[in-house]
Amino acid sequence: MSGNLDHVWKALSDSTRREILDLLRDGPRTTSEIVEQFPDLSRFGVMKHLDVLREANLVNTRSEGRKRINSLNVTPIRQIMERWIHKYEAYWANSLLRVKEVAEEAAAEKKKPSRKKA
Amino acid sequence: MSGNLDHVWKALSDSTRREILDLLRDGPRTTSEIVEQFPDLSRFGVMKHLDVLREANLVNTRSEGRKRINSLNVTPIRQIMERWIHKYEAYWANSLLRVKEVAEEAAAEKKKPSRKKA
DNA sequence: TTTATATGTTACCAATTAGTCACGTATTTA
DNA sequence: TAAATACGTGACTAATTGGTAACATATAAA
Repeated sequence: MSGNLDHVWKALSDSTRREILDLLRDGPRTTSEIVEQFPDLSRFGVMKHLDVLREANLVNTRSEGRKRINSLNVTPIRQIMERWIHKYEAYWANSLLRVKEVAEEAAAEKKKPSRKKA
Repeated sequence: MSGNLDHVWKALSDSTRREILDLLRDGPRTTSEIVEQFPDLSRFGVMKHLDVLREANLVNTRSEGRKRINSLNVTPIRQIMERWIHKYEAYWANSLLRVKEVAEEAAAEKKKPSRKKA
């Protein structure tokens, strides 16, 4: 488990990879679609980053014919968040109350009619 | 700001550095005390990690004579936590409710007589 | 069937990183 | 004052990493 999270930390250490995760938050994308978002990088460079994310279990890739659909897996992120919040909770009780507000807003948002059906 | 957090992400990507932060959670330590906790590393190796943590603003170091006292700065960690929670809140509303519980426990803990005076 | 599209793999390179070593300075202790 | 303690800095090395190039396979479209 701890070894797994080491890969996750390493994967998250690169800003390009964090940006890729940001893209995937909006929904799954083909590799080409992701490559297009990084015109300053070759497609091999982008794919290399995807490899790292995949090995860290942050991204799942499935095939649709010749296309590869990449989607986000938030579980490792969640594990890191939860473990770190536990670790540092004594330091930022006030900030955790802030997190509580965020959580409540998110829960309230969750109960609204979902826009994702539109 | 985003650049600052890039340094933080990079600093957190190494397990030894995360362990150093774990040590400092219990309170400030001299450099030597930290070095002792990593018998598999030379003191230069440990100090190099401390340099990285310092540049990422995760550790503050002050001098007391010939001793250097290193202490944890949780602000960058908090910033990362908060920003990531915002980013991924739609994905884990249920887990955020869990975070809410943690936050409430921490707040309740905070109101007890502090054991730190003992 | 041929051509186009989507992606993969290996090799290579420059930069960065994690670690050690040699030499050094500053402060404290005996 | 000399010796011990605590830490610093630059140089070096091997490994890793972020990136590109060359060559390739698989699938879809014409």
